[in-house]
Amino acid sequence: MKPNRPISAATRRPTIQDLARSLGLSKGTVSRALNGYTDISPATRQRISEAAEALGYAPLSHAQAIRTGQVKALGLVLQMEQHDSQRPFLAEFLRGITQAASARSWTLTMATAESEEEGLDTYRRLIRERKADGFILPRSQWHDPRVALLRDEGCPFVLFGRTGDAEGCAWFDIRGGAAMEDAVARLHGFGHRRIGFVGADDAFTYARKRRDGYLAGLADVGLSEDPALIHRGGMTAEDGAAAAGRMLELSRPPTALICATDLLAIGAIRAARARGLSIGRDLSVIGYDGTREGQLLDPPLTSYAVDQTAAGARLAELLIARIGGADPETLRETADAVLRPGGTDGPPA
Amino acid sequence: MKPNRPISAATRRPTIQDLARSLGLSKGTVSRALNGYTDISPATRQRISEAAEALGYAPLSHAQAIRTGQVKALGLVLQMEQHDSQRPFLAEFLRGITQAASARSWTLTMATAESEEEGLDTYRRLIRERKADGFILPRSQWHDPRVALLRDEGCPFVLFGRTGDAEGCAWFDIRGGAAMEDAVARLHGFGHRRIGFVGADDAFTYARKRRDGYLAGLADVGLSEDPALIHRGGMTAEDGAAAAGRMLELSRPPTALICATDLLAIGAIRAARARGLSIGRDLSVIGYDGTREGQLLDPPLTSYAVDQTAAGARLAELLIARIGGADPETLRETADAVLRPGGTDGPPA
DNA sequence: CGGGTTGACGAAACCGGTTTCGTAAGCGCA
DNA sequence: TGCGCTTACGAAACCGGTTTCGTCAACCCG
Repeated sequence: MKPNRPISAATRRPTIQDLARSLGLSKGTVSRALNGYTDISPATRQRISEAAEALGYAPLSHAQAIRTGQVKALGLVLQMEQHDSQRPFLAEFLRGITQAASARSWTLTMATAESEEEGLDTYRRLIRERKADGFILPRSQWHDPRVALLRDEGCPFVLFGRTGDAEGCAWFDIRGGAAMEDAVARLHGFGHRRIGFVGADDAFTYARKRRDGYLAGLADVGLSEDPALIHRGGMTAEDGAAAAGRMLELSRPPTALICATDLLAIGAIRAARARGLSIGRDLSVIGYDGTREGQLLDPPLTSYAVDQTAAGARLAELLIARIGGADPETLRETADAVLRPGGTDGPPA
Repeated sequence: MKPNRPISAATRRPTIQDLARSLGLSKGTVSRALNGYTDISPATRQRISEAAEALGYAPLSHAQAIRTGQVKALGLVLQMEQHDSQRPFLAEFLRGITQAASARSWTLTMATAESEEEGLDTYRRLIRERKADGFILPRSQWHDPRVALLRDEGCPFVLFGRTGDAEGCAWFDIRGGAAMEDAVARLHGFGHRRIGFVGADDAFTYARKRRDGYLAGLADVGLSEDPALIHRGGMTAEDGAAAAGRMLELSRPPTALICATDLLAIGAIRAARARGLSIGRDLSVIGYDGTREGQLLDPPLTSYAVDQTAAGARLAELLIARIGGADPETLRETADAVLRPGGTDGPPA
């Protein structure tokens, strides 16, 4: 009759029935006790918890889910088209999420998508099939279609980074703008007066914030903006190299470059070296992200490092709280990137 | 009564009851039809599939799981202690797994662990709580405790790489040995006669295979082994730098180095440059992995690239087949790493 | 034409939990 | 003592599927 027989782990797990029987209670009572219902006497609740512990009983989340609708899983969809810049910290980020999740007996369900459209389809599918109770949205955009979709579906989510219309959104953000501002101050302190900025794609919120930070930094130290020293839309190392190349061709080239990402900085450094410039002397370069690629450079890249593990962990916690029903307005936090000095910046020659 | 009220997506999903009712059939019949039972007439089965499609019905895997024990999820546990060398390809690898999985309506459940012991605990927990039906084991070791555990638990798994006792194991492997052998031939073809090898930790199967390949390569071209030119146990770029440094101090230093990983190669290059050597002329260096870090070097690292996406996808397919009951002996495959020539090797000066 | 197969489906039990509802015991109080 | 109100638990329905089992009609064959 049955077409095929899958194999599976054989070990007989104790069920809630086993536990109830061993205590001479009904399974309903045990379930209510374990779920914090108030109509259980403290003594009984205690007895049940201890017996559960002793027996090694833990409910199957998918069995609970059939009634509660909650699978106790966080969802994460990675859009792979969005270039490489997400990759360097992926492992750290996942580590943070999974650690925080498993500390609460939740798990992480992952998916990837090749395009934004496919990504949206993936969210829809995961929601419909209840593979996750909510989502962490990495790399938030200023106009983020994922937000619209999830809001529409009534599905909880937490943004990594802010978005244009944050109405009803929970988010966690790294204050990249403050880092850029600080970078300007640092370079100004070294004596630099022509400081360029190699920015990223404005579609992403972080790109705007970092540029705004750079501009604020200029204002702080009393330097004026020079459109020729402000680049936008860079994503790859090649973009960084091209942007830096153009600025270095100017009649009054910058003596320092602040790059919105390490990847752009790596490209910028390559372009500068190709012109025979000594990095850290002829041209100072500061990046942002604290990637390993940057650290592997010689000399190591001066960069503002983001603790991706902590970010992932916090995002997971916020999302679980959000799924638990917490008001999203109360689930908004920021953290700072920290300067990790390398050898790519210093006083101008 | 109930202590708190979680929120969740509201959309009413069609259930198997809805589908059955709309067809005037019982839900048992619909279920059997959708699961390929033979006691359903072809006409009815057709009717049911079409209606399911039209209604957008798909079963909830966790509802199925309660009876079948299968959650249709692949498990992946990353051990973060095992240094950085796993990280560069993580995104590609995940992409492969999730693509293959979601093509079959499976998902990926991820976890991380800080140590081997914690990793084993994580496997036990995930198995007991049925968060996954089987596991992909990355970075297989020669004596792999995970294999013992999963075998013991009767839980399906697939190895990425081989292991000492592969009895009853399904695996997918990249023929790193063949790549190393080819690297020797390539360098020998350039005219090199003293070719060193910077190897990795023998605990990992790949480290042994690659060293064996190097030795086979030497034999192929008629070069003799020199213990001073064979390093073992390197994992970090620093290890690579140290090993290369020692070899370059020899009275008869090597003119070429083959490194078991790109990371080691990056370290080796740094050490050579610190001694004023020109990479690609004074010293040729070949890596393995095809990481982006290697490509970002100047000149780009010559390396044997592994298609991690394809590997992840194939591993997922093998695991699903294994969970489906296929004989593990039939689930063993290899693929080749492909040479990606960069600028770090060439004829000796 | 009748009896045994076979094909195709319905009914109901079942999986492991949660949640509603009913109720017996214990209590305070008149 | 009797009444109503809690308290604390059991019984049973329920969630959305799967699987077993029974059954009826059609079919085959002698």
